[in-house]
Amino acid sequence: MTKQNIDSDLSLAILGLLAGRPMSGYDLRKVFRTTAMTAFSDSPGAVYPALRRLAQGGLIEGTIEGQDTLRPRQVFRLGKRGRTALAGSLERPVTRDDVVHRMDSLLLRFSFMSGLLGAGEIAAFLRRLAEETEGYLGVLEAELRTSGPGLPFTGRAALAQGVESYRATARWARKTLEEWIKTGSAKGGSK
Amino acid sequence: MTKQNIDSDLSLAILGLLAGRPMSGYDLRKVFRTTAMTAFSDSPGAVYPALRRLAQGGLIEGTIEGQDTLRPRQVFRLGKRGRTALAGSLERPVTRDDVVHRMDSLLLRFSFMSGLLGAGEIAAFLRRLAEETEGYLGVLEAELRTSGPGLPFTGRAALAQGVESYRATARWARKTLEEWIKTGSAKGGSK
DNA sequence: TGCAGCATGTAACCTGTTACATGATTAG
DNA sequence: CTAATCATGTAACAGGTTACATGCTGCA
Repeated sequence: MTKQNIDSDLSLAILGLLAGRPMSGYDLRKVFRTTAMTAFSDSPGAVYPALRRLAQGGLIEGTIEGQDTLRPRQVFRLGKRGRTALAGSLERPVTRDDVVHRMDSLLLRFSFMSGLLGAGEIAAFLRRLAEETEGYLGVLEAELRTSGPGLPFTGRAALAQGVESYRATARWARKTLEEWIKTGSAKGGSK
Repeated sequence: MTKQNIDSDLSLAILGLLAGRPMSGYDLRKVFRTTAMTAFSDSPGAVYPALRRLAQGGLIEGTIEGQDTLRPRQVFRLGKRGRTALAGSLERPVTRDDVVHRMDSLLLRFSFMSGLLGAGEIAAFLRRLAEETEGYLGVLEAELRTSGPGLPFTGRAALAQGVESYRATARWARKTLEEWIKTGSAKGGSK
């Protein structure tokens, strides 16, 4: 069985990238080092063990390219089970807890949705994300109003930063949802 | 010796909170559970070991209150070495790497600066934070322009979220710096 | 010749998660 | 009486960090 599921954001990121195109461990590390996905470490001590776990779980399969040459590389591609697991992971509903504690994971999941989820599911995700973000934004604003005056300057300002950050994300989610409904619904329905 | 330093954001958060007032482990967990500092886990498996590490390093000291009663609690307070270590940690310069990978730590550090750092140091922190954030914002915007058109909708939108997020933080830092210079410099210089 | 990049790994260590465990107090 | 809260811990596990280790290729 080895029902090892997606055990971390790093594993999710790897699956999402491999959904785009097959890559080696080194390729993945290069992506993490040079692109906006730099939240993930490019350290071999993280990437290679994660690849091994995913392969053992049957989500990806690695084939050695050029094993006759002097610089062989193991290229991994997403298996059928991997695609299913990835899609299932992306489909999970957005909770308040996600918004409060795992916003990065939510954005990571969103970034891989094109091509794996239908237009309706993507719209629903954005809507829930906007709603929950706005909800927590209200909580933070209330806390700033009530606790804020008692806090020292930098404490209050840090809290205000949190408010601004969630405000920006809420705005982004609403804007992106509109954009998606206008342009995406017509052509983008590839479940 | 046991030169155990501040080993994680959780430890830093504990030190910062104890700089405000002495607290028990349970008190700390309550703060993490009920306030905007909810990024930190309130799980006893994280908090109590962290307290023990800090105590062993000589940064905090715990005294048992009401050990005669049936519900004793160990209240921790910041020692002299702890205050020094905390201030030293807050003084560290803001690097691009911090802005890209550890923005949360930067905001956490900032939130504790009032009363521990001088007005000039706080201003310098905000200025560097603004500069580095704007710098990385430029990198992200460039990436959105160059790689964006080739990305699927959700990938591009997720990248745009990153841009908006850093934009919001840069704006906040500039605004807060202005505010601080206007109102804080006169009275807030308590190093 | 030497350095940066390609390419893959291992091992020790550390922090946090999850779950379990214990027992007292207070409010309904 | 019983559920929630107060209050403190332990233990297994898992994942990431850091550092080490190896060797080839292409370029200046």
